[in-house]
Amino acid sequence: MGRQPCCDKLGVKKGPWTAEEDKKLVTFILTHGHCCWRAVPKLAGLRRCGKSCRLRWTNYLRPDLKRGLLNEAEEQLVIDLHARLGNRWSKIAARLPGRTDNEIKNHWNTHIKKKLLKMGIDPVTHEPLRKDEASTEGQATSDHRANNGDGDHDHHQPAGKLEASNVQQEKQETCDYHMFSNDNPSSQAENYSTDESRSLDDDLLMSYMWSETFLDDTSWKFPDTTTKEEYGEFGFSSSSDENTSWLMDYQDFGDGEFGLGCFSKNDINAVLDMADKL
DNA sequence: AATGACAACAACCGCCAGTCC
DNA sequence: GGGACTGGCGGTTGTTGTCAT
Repeated sequence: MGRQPCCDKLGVKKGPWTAEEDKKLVTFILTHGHCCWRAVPKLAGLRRCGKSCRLRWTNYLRPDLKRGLLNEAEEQLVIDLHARLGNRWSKIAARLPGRTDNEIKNHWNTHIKKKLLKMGIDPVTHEPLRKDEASTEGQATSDHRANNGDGDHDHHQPAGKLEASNVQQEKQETCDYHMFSNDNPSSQAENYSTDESRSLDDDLLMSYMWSETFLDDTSWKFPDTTTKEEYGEFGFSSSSDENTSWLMDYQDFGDGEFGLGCFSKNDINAVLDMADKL
């Protein structure tokens, strides 16, 4: 019989998401959740594959995402975790609240890899490069595409050095993580962020993104409780009060489905402040 | 100003593990 | 037990922005 494709390829849109599609997806998920990603595009009125919707949500639209480049502390943490976990980006991302595996993977490939090579450190083994290796490695990364596709997931661990102890390490990492974790994910990030202004910039970026997404379109009105049952047709208004009051509601929504419950009052207030300014 | 090279990042693809029936 | 299905992961590619010439 064969496996069904994850979506009907015919009529499914690909490529960059438009603001309109983002709005539809965010509104749908915030209103109804995602019982099943496969059903989301249909119910939300999107001509997208469910997988694409999930990716867009987790990598870009999720409100708890930190925007902007990784700061020094985060970068160091990524390097440290990569040395222990290899290319297991989702595991690494799990240790950096507000960061996605895709984001970290991209940052690794475009920034950190080069940085380590420049410092004479092999980004694969995390050990000092021999001089001849360093020169050839350096050339290789001049074209990051060539180096990107090194397919090192399976061969990543140097001589099984890391692989063998991964299980134990993960247990240790969990303990390590709890050392700087508390009940508030946003403050988790702050715990290892030493650059306050950078942190502020990130907050503003996030707020800006949300204000852009939600507030800049006068035709867009946040769904109220009376219209939550209606799929497809969403009305929006430009009132910042109307547009932001739902954030407070969603704060108590529970974090199982969206992670929204993890927002601190500060996060919400930052969005509200930004909305007031607009 | 035009254009080519490179960098950065968003998005897609294929595979795999887990779950359900 | 095994096939169907879904969600998630990691690798790869496409697109856009930036800079140098």
